[in-house]
Amino acid sequence: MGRGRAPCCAKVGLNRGSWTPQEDMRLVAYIQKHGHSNWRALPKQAGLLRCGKSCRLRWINYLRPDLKRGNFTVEEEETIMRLHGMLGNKWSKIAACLPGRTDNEIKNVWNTHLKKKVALREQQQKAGAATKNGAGAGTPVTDSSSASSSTTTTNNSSAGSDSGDQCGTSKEPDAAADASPLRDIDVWDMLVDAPAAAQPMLSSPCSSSSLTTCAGGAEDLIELPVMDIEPDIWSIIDGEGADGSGARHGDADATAPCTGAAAVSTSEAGEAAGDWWLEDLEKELGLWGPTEDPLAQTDLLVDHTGFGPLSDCNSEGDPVSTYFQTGPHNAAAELQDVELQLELELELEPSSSAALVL
DNA sequence: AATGTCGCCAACCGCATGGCT
DNA sequence: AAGCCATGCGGTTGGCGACAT
Repeated sequence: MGRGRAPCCAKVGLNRGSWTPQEDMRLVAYIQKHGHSNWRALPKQAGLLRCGKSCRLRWINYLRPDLKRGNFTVEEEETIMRLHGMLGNKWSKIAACLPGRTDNEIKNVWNTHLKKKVALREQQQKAGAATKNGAGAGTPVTDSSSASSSTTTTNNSSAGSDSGDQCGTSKEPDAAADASPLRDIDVWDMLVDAPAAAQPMLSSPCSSSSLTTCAGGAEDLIELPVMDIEPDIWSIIDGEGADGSGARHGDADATAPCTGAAAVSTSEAGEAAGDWWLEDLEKELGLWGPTEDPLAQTDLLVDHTGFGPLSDCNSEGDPVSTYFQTGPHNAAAELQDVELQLELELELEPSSSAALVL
C-alpha cells in the first residue's frame, strides 16, 4: 500500500490557531449546505483560510450539532475508565461508545482527570489486596466512593457494551448502529427534531466517521455566507492541484443526497431547525442575544478575524457580519439574495468559488 | 494588587489506514 | 500491483484562565 502524504498544514497563507466565530459560522454554514464529503476542498469552497484538516477537527471536536457539552457524568467517566482498561488509548473507539463525546475530549479528560483517578484506585486496590490478599483482578474499575453509586451499570448507550468490543470493533456507521439504537439518529434529523424536543444539544452517537456527507437534505437550513479572499492564496494552497484534486470528490459529492436526512429536505421545519441550531451555536459562541451593543460585536469581528477583506465587509457587504450584527432571524432574510448569487457562482465556476467577491 | 504557577482544553503535527486510479 | 490521495487517529503543545503566593 502506498502511503503518500498530502501536504496540508504546511501550506503558507493559512490561518492557524484558534478559530474565530466568523470562521465557525462559515464552516457550519457551508457544511449545513453542502456537507463535508471532501475536507480538502471544503475550505476553499467555503471561503475559509484553513486547511481541510483544521476544518475537519474543528467540526468534529467543536461544531458538530450532536456534541454534548459540559462536564462528563460519572457514568461517562466510568465508561471511559472501563473501556480504557480494555482498549487502551484507542480514543476513537472509546468515543464511539460515548454519544456526543469526541475522541479529543475523552483524551483530554483521561489525561487530566481519569488517569489520576485510575492510578489512585489502583493504589487503593493494592492496599486493599494487601490486606485481604484477594480478588479484584482484571476489573480495572472497581467501585470507589463516588462512582460506585452507579454500580457500573451505566445507563449510557455504551453501558450495554459489557464487552467493549461491541463498540470498538468497527467504525462503520452501520456497525455502530447495531451497537446502539441511538446510532440510527442522524445529526441532520436531529436538527429538525430538536426544536420540538426543546433540547439544547442532543447527544448523538455519531462518531466522527459517521457524519459523512449529510447536507444534501438540509440545503436550506442556513444561508451560506460569502467572503472575499485573495484568489492567489488558493493557487498557493492547491499547489499543483489546478485540476482540482477536490474535483474528484468535489462538488458532486458535496451535494450528494444524504441517506437518512433526505427527509429533512427544504421544509420549513428544516429552516426552523437551522435557526434553532444557529441560535444555539451563537449562544455558545457568545454572539447571540439582543444587540444592545452592536459596536461590541463589530469589534469582535474586526479584532479577531484574520480576513482583511472580511473586515472591510463588516458594515454592509458580508452576510456573516450582518448575521452577527443583526441577529440570526433578520440575517436569514438578508442573506437570501447573497445565497442566490453564491449558488449561481458555485454552479457556474466551482473551481474558483473562493474568488467570490460581492 | 501584582506576579507566578498550574491545569485545562483546543488545535496542531505527523503517521497510519484505506480507497481509488 | 503499485502509487497517490484524503481522511482518521493518537500524541503533543500552546494559549488562556483559575488559583496560589
